[in-house]
Amino acid sequence: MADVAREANVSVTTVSYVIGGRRGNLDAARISNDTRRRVLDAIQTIGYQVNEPARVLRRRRTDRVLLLIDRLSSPYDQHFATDVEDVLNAHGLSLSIVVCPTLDRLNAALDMVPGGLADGAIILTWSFARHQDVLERYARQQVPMAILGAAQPSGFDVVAQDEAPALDAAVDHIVARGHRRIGFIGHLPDQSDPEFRLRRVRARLARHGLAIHDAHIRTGARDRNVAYEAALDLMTLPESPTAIFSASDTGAIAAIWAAHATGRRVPDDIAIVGCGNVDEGRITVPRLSSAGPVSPDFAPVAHLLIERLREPDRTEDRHLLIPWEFVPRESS
Amino acid sequence: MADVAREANVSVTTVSYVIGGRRGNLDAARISNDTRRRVLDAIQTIGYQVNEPARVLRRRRTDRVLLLIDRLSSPYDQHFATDVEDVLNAHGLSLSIVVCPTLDRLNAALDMVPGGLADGAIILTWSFARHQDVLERYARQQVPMAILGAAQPSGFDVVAQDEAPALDAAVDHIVARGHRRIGFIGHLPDQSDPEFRLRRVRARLARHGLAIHDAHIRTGARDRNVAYEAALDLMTLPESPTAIFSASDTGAIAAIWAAHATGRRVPDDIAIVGCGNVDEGRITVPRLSSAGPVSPDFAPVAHLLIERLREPDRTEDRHLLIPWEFVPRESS
DNA sequence: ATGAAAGCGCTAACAT
DNA sequence: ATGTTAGCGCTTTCAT
Repeated sequence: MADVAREANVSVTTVSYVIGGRRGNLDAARISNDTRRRVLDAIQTIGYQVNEPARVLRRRRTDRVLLLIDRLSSPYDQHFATDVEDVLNAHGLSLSIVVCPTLDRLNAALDMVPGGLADGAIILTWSFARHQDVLERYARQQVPMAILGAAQPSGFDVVAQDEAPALDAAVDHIVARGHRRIGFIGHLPDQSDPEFRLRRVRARLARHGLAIHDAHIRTGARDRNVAYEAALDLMTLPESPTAIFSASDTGAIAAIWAAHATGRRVPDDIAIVGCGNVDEGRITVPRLSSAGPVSPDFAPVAHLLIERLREPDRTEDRHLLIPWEFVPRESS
Repeated sequence: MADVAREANVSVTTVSYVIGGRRGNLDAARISNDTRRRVLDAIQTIGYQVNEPARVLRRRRTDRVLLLIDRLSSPYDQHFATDVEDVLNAHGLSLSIVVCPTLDRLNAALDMVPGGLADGAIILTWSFARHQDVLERYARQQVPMAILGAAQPSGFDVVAQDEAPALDAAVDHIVARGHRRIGFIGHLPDQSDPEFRLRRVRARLARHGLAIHDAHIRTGARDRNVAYEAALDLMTLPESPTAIFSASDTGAIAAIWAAHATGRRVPDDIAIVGCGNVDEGRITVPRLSSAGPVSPDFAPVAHLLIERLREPDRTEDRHLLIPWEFVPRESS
C-alpha cells in the first residue's frame, strides 16, 4: 500500500479509502475523482493486491461465510452451494465450503470461526443432527450460525423442512395401492437424526394397522452402490417387501436398477418411493415417486444468516419451514 | 494472548510457543513441561482462541489450500475432495473449496491467493481448460498451483489423465461390434478444452474409415436431465446412431434411461459407452461400458502441490499421468 | 479533500 | 528456559 501511495503521490490513507470504499458514500466522497484515478492507475502498474489477513485483522470481520457439509454426494450440493453463494455475493460476502466427514472436523472448522476464519457458518446437519449439544456450545460462543436439517438446536437460525405431511401422503399412497409389506432404506447409522423419516413412516403406517418388519430395514440410502445392494437384499428375502421406501432419491433410483437387474417390474412387482424430489427422478423408467421440497431453493438459509450477522445481539432464533410435497409418479 | 500470559504467569512469547509449536522440536523444547501445562490450563479457563488472520499476517503463510472447482456435480467431487483433504491434513494443511462457475469467480478467488487467502490452489479445470492464458498469468504471479484436467498450462504442476489409449480402445470396441453410425454427447460448449474426447474419438473412427455426423453430436453430458433429452433426441432421429458415446458416465447412464423409456434394448438396439468409470456404472441395467481412470485416486494432485509449496523457487513443472482403461461391460 | 499515526493479535529475532 | 520488542499490512480516528 505504501508503494501504491508513493507511486500515486498520495498517503496510504487515501489508498485505503480508494480500495476499501467502506461506509458507502460517506467516505467514498472524500476522494476526488482525479485522485481516485491516480491511485487506481498506480495499483495497476504496481500490481498491488490487498492483503486479506491484514484487512481482516484490522476490520475484525472477514466478509466470509463457511458452509460446513458432511460430504459431497447429494444432488442438492450443487443447488445448495450456488443458491447460498448467490445470495451471499449479492451482500458482499463470499462462501468457503469445508467438508466435515467427522464431528472432529466440524469442531475444528467451527473453532476457527471466532478466531477470524469466517463471520459465520451455515451447516448442513444431516450427519450431525445427533450432536445438537456440540452445535449449541458454539452458539453460546456467539458463532453466528444457520442450519439446515432436522435438528433444531437453540441459538441457531434454523431452516427446517416440513417433511411430515409429504411423508404421510407417501405412506397413504403406498397403502392405498394395496401394499402391506414395506421395506425401508434409511441413512447410515451415524447420519441423520433419530431417523426422523423412518419414525414418521412407521407412525403413519401404524395408523393403517401396518408395521415395518425389522428385517426389512436397510441403510445407505445416500450411496448409490450401497443402496443397490440393500435393495437387492430386500427383494430376494423370502417374505420380501412389495414396496420400498428410501430416505433418499439416490437410494430409490438404485432400487429401481436393482428391480430391473432381477427382472422385477416397477411398480407391479415392487413399488419404489424416494425422498428429495430430485430432477433425476423424472428420467428414470418408470419415473420416481418422491416426497421432497416443492422447489429446491435454499436461498432462505443464506438470508437467515445474513440477518443474524447484521443483528449480532439478537437472542431469539428464527425458524423457517421449507414445504414438502409428495409427487406420485409411475414407480409406485 | 496477553490475558493467557497473565493468567499463566508467563510472557506472551511462551504462550506463542506453546500454541504454535513451530519449527518442530527446536522451539518446542524451550518450553518446560510444567510451563506448558500452566499455559494450556490458562487457555482453557480463559477460553482463548487463536486469531487466525493475525497469525497468518505475521507468519506470511496460511497453511490452507484452495480447491477451485467449476461446479459440484460429478461423482468425482466427493472422491476428489476427500482424497486431497486427507493428504493435506496429513501435512498440516487444510482445504477450502470454492465453487467457481464462471471465469470471473475463478479470477476473484485466485486473486486473493497472493493476498493471503491461501498458500496455493488446486484447480479442476474442466470448464477452464480453454483459458490457459488466464491460469498462466497467475502462475507468473507465483501462485503455487496444481491442476487436474486436460489443459497443461506452463507454470503449473499438472496431473493429466492418459485418456487417449482408453478412448481408442472404446472406439475399436464399438466398431468391432459392427456399429457405423455413432452419436456423441459432449460437454457444454463453455466446458472442457477443445473437446479432446470428441476429437480423439473422431480421429480413431477415421482410422476405421468412419466419421461422426454433425447432426449426431449433442452436449450436456454432465447434467443427467440435459443428457437424457439429448439422448432421446439422437434416438428418435430418422437416421439415428446405433451407438452413443458420452463424454461422461453421468450422461451415458441418462442415455440408458432414454433407451428404456423408448423401448430400445441396450446394447442390441443402441450401444452406450461412457467416460469416467464411476461406481454407478456397475449397477445400471445393463452395466455401463466406460473408459476411465483405473482407480479414482486423486491424492497425487495434493502431493504435487505440497512439494511445490516446499520448494517455492522451483521453476520446472512436474507432470503426472493418471492411467485410463476401457472397461467393456454389457451396455455395448 | 487529504494525511499522520495508533494499533488489530500474533510471531520470531534477539537478548538474557 | 523464558522475556522484550519490532513489525506483518491494513483501517480508522482525529487533525488539518
